[in-house]
Amino acid sequence: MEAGCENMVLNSFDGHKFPVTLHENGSSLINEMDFFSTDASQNRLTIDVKQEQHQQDGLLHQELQLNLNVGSNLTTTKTTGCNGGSLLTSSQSAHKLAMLQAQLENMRRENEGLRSMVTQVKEKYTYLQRHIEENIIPHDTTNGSKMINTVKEDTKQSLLVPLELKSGSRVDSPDNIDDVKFDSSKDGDRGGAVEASMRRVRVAVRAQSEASVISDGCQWRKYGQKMAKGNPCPRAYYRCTMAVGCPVRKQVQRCAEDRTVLTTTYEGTHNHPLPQAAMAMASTTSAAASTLLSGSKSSSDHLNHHLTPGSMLSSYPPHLTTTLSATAPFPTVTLDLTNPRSDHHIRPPPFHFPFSTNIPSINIHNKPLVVGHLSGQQNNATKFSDVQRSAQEMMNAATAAVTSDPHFMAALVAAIGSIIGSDNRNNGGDISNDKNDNNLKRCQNS
DNA sequence: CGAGTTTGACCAGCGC
DNA sequence: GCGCTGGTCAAACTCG
Ligand SMILES: [Zn+2]
Repeated sequence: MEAGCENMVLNSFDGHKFPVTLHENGSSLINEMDFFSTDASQNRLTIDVKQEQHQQDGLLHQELQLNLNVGSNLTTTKTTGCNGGSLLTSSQSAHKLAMLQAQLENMRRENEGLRSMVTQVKEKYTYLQRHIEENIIPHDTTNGSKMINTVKEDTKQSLLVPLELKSGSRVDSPDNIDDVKFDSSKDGDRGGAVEASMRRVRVAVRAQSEASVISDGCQWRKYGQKMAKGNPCPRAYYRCTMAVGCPVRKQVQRCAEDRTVLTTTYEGTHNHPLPQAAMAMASTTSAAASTLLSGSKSSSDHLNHHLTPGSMLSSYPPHLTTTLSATAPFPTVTLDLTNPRSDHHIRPPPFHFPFSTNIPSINIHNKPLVVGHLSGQQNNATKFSDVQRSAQEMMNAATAAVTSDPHFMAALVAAIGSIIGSDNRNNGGDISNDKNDNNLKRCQNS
């Protein structure tokens, strides 16, 4: 590099591509950030700033080309280049230089922030991958069956209520798209039923609440109540009554061990406009459903999606955990708003990232049904590893899909705020609160 | 009287 | 095939 020249800064660090390109028309394009690429040759993250000066029509033109890449092993080199600088007066040059330096300083700070974010995400990804390899995906097919049984037991002990709105559930109305999809199972279309059921996504919310339902701004009608096995508290079934034929349903049940913890599971997407108060929860469930859905469609492609969790999740309560259960056939996203310190002993050992951060942990549960079928049907090691791989892909895709969807994250924040707020307001909003409170007391006294 | 709840019955899936 | 379980229906009931 040529000493004495100025203003060419190259920042680069190993990591992942995150190109930001300034186009000729001045607009910038931020491409996808690939945190998960295994191609080391592509994992170079650089900031290229090229200052070009040239004369055209007697006027001096300056172009600033930016190529911002982000990575985790930042090094900064400063090179210089003199190209036509003599055409500028010293004052003009100094002014532009100062501006460019200010710009570069801003970019440098931005880069620092991004670098730390990338480092954090990379660490979490590594830890997650290790956890999956060690605890979820059995390495040794000879003892795979044993491990599967262990996982199955863990899942049984889970207090994350296993809600399975069956694919054969009956139809409410013909315009109910979701339920029409269900109904294909009754027509003997087993393959379609399996495919449809695989796409069922539920969003469960665990929250500590004195009331027996959490307020979500929607209008619900109770259509059933059952005693669930292993839980003295009944499970209540509600459907949305804000519009005729709305497919959204929810199930409410208390935890047997800690009856202050209420699990509410939502399924479906509203087919009608919602009041502001209901938007948070509704958008959470629908976004979760859509992201998981897209994740299952495009599989591991979602791993290549950029993650931008840090800034979005900074307002999360530190004890919030998000559980992504890929339990076949219905993946469930569980938002755990309870304090882990109070009920940790009654839940299966969750997978927590060992970092002190405001980003909520993502718990991955296994796929007991699919894996369970495996143990019975597929003793062949090759087939076994295939399904292992697909299971891992599915979980990876689902994880990436949920965590990378800004819509989902934003909705999550809103939903959590709504829930916490409603708790403080003693859960106003649902029609049946008084009676349900009585039910709760009955349950708690029993 | 309408809206919502209660509760026993019914149905389907699944495991044994 | 049978029993268990989860999910839903619908008649009876309650409440405002
Ligand atoms: Zn609705």
